[in-house]
Amino acid sequence: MFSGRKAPFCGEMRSMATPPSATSNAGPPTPPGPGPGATFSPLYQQIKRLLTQCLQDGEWKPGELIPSEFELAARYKVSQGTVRKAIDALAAENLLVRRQGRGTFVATHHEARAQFRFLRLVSESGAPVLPESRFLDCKRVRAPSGIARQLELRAGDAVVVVRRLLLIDERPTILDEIWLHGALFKGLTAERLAEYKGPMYGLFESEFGVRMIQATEKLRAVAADEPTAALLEVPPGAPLLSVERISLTYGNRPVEVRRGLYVTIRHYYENELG
Amino acid sequence: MFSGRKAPFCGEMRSMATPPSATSNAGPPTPPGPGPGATFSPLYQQIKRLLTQCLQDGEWKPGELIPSEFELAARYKVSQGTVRKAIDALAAENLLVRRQGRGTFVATHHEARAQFRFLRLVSESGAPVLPESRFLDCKRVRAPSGIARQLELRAGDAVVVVRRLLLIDERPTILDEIWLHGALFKGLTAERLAEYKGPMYGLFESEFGVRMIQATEKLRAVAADEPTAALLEVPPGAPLLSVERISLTYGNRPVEVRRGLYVTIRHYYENELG
DNA sequence: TAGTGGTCTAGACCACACG
DNA sequence: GTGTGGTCTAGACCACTAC
Repeated sequence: MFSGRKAPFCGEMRSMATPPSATSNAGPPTPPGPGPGATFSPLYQQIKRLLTQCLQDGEWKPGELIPSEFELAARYKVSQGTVRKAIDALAAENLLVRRQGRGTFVATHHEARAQFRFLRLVSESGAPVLPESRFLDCKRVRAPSGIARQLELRAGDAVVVVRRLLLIDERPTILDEIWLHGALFKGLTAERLAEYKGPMYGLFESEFGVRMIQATEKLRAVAADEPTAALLEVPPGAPLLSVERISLTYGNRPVEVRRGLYVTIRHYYENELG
Repeated sequence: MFSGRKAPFCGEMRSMATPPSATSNAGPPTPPGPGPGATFSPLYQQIKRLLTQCLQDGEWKPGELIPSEFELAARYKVSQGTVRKAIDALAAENLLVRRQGRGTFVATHHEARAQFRFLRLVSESGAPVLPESRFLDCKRVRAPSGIARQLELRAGDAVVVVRRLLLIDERPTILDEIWLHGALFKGLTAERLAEYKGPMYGLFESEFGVRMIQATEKLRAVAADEPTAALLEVPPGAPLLSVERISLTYGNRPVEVRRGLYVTIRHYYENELG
């Protein structure tokens, strides 16, 4: 089934749970082969994994057009419908973007659409905001144990820590402290951050090949301490929304820990339950 | 196509955007009929709408088994694959729950699974919490203008306002003020609330036939005022997480406005970005 | 006009639950 | 065993985009 392809592709099938021959298809029934084993994975999920591998390996870069469904079906020797289902799943996870009549594209953080997925602060009117960044600091340090654990590093491994202030309508609104996986972000400096036009995750994606796929945020209400209050231009002790984010890249690998303190007087954090 | 069914069903097709005859199927091509008109809707979305109508009309009640895909396909004179796609969409919206080998069920708030969709507070360890309710108040009043607007009522229309305290590990943690659409919640009293075993939305669903489908929350950090601080056993001025929720039922009709004040010392509000 | 994704159908077999 | 949803295939036609 999967063997006998003409050319090698990215994500070379090394550790497929069950060879597709175990799932008999509509054609002439195939012998059970080595046996279904303990694990079973639908064909379309195996295809999905292969496509993900292509993305992860950079075979298809953010913003690019990927091969058509029929071409992929021919590659992997499955039907177009199976490829479709794999792509549907990846589109639902925001890794791919379908555009009728044009093709399927690799998602990128360089789009208005993508930015707002990771910034949930909106203005009183409900309109999403696009803050201006002011970078305060960018240092390479040894990871404190808490950060190391969250980034799945050893305590003392290198991390990059960035501090920045986000302004909305020229008023300081968010104070961010960002901890990045040191090995992946070699050469990141305050200058590069400040010079870059576009979203920070766009820079990470284009310049460091690290794509943020998903994140978890922990929200709390806290009181502003003195230095924070000064930076955010609120009274000491003022209530702030604390947002702790862990961002994951392919394979659920944590690559960023972020602590944001939000002034929620003129804006609020919006969340959909459903 | 859709006409000529043997028996009437719920959601009687009254205002279908385009009759299915406009979408020619695999069989012999059907004449364009009255013309495709301006709006076009795929067959499976039309089926989805019909199924939603069945749910809304109470033809299938929460927790119940709905007819099999083949039966529905026969009813609506479409293929099983088309019904499947409609059900898939409804399952993705948490209106239906598929269980392999058993059938498809109407989602209900009487499940551990459903509760946590609407309560995002988790303990420090990340474990979801199940608070104990203590009802403080339940009154029928005229809607203030702000609430009326959010519930799409006229100012002065009747609403029910409930105040309650939620305790976690016997410590007061959330103070809720809940405004409900008056006409839909006739006969709601503090006693009924207190007596009811199970989640509040379960009561609304079973006793009042109002199913919460979706909600939007606005989060802010605020300072505790005196009476709130006393109830939540925190110092006056302590930072609290303010959570304003608007809950919607079928057809995106708002039926509940809720303001919660959360103590986020021992717990946090968790959110997934993806 | 050609090529893409989007919809719809039909039929086969698999995995799972229940009696 | 029977019936359910889950997967897979194959082929048709539709809607949209670009050339």
